[in-house]
Amino acid sequence: MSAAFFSSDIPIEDLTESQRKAVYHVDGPLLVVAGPGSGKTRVIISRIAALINSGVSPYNICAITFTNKAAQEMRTRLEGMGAGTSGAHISTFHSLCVKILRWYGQRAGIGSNFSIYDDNSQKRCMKEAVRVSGVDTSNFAPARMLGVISRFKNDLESPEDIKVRGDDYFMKNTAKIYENYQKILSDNNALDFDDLLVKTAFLLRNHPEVRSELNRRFKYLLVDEYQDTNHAQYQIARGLAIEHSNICVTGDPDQSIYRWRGADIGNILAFETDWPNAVVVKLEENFRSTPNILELADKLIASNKQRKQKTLIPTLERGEDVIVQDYPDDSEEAFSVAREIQKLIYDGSEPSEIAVFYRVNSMSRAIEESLIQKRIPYQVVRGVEFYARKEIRDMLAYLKVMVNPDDDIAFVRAIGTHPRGIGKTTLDKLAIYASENGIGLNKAAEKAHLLDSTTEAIRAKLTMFAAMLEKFRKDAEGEVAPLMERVFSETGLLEYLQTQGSEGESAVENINELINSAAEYDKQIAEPNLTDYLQTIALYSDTDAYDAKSGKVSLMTLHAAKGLEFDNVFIEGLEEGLLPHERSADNQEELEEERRLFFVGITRARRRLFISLARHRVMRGQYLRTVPSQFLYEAGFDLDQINSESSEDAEESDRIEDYYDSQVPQEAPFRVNELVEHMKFGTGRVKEFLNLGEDSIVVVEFSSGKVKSLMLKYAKLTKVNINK
DNA sequence: AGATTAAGTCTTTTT
DNA sequence: GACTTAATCT
Repeated sequence: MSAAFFSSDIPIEDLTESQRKAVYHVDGPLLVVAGPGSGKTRVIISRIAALINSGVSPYNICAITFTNKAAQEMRTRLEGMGAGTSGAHISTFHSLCVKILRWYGQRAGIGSNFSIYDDNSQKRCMKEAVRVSGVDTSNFAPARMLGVISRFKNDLESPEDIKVRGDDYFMKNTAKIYENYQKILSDNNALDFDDLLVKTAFLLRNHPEVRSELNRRFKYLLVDEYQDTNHAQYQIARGLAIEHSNICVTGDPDQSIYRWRGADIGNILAFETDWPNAVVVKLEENFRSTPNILELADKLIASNKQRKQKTLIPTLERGEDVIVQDYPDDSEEAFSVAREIQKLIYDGSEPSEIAVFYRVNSMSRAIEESLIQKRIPYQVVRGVEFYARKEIRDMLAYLKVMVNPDDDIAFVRAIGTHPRGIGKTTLDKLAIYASENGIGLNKAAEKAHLLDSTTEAIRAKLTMFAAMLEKFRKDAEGEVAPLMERVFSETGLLEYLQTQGSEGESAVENINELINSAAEYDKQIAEPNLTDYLQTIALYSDTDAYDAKSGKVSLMTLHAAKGLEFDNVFIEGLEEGLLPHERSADNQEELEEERRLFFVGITRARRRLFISLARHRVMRGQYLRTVPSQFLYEAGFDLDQINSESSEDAEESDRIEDYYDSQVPQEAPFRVNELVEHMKFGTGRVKEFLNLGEDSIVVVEFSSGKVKSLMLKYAKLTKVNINK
């Protein structure tokens, strides 16, 4: 066994004493409480290398990361160390569960070709579940029910558990909806994100032989970001290590930011009770940030009551002061941040070393616009958007129904990708036939000749569609990209999109990009197959879109910032209602989580930290005055001082406020016969104006000849200046 | 059947 | 404003 890769990549003398302990304590339970910037990732990687070096086969190592991105990075770094490290299993909980369910799922009645349902499909199923449960959709809104039931699942509570828990109106019906929802998923041979965890946890609990086999396979388990594990994940980790106790978890209670998703900070706090002979290593030194930044983080997090006392020990020299700046409004904020970024780049900072964090995704637009104006390259870290595109989902629907013929959601979507003479009426009839015979829609379409509720012509169309799917299915083995290409042209989707003008053109481009990425998958995976491909891309996440080598400024939510670091960090929108978010205001625990979220953001910064707030912000289309975040006071900033420091800004703020006040329509903003311009419809002339205040309606005759009545508050109408 | 338009709903964070 | 659904037109 060679120690060469080990000593070259990770010189032992470079590790601190605590880090060394975390790396070399190989057997038995180990808890590594690692503060931000304490070299945690490095410790995990060194630990895996040390295990392999001491004779453990990589095949027996399982590391669980929080995101696919983190897993991929870890694999790359390990592979870079030399041969022999690549057999280790490194993935997220969800990906690991997919694998386990493919191996052992049959024992729990789960076929390996299950679909994984995204938000959209989940919503469709939930809608149906609420409908068949016969309750009022206004009291049991599908979106809300999804959230409620997701929490039950994360806590490993079945519909039966909920049933016995209470017999009040809400609980009783929730249990019923939950039960129906699960029935629908199972009819579709589908699992939602939470089911992946739930089914795996139950598999480990109810099938001791599976648990033993997995304990023998994965002799060493590592779980990163343990503070953000929910109960289901906790049970899975426990089950995977129960027979050998070689479980090493790493995390930081102060960085727990997924409580709303069921994450239980108690898991990490109680680790020593769960594993009585656990060794605990604390990594408190910080090698990332300047003392200026760390003092701020320390001061802020001290306001949290539910935590273990911990200090950040700086190791770097003092640096630049943290800057807090307020701006008159959100667009000023965005513009000024862009200007600061420009300055940084001009002074020699790499764009890839600059990041902007915000609480909600909708805040990205303002800063994007400012960066575009200044021609600063940027990337928005929001990865699922590509796969959420209509045309991409359409394309994938064909593939999903090929792999899983029971997937009715995919079947309906595939039929509706473009007009083919099968509409809603026919689908309704098909659905009735299918449920009467206890089969899926795809099966029903295969038997369309028996569907006497419709015409011969339509029966033929259904039969043809089913035959086409069957034909694809016969060659669904092996590489994905060639198959996709065939599906694209032979279904007629390509041909249809080519008739749809520029919108269709970009759709074709996107699908081609999908085919390219599938080709990439084919190349990278030893034995590519469609089922695996679909299950893999279903688990892509936002953070996976972050490319450290893009050479661009990064824009992302505070949640997506977890695990990353940058020389220069901007955090926007330090306002009450935004950070902390209004939905967390009435709950002390949620408020503490918001505080941790800010803490995570602060501690991403190595050298410079810019915090900003806007005194006014456009929220839900309304221009509102804001209140500075309480977190700023807690962190020791005197807001009044910030205010007085820039009396010009205050004047500017007043001026802008006056301006916006003057914009509130005192009288009709548009007069009859006035020329106006609309973003989409072009120029036109006002025919009529109904002054209903906020709900005013403008009737405009556009140059195309069309007359439209538009809601004033939504229509993007501007006056045309004729003097120009 | 399918396209177009009007009206209504929701709006934090994400695997 | 984004998105879905219901109503209406072709």
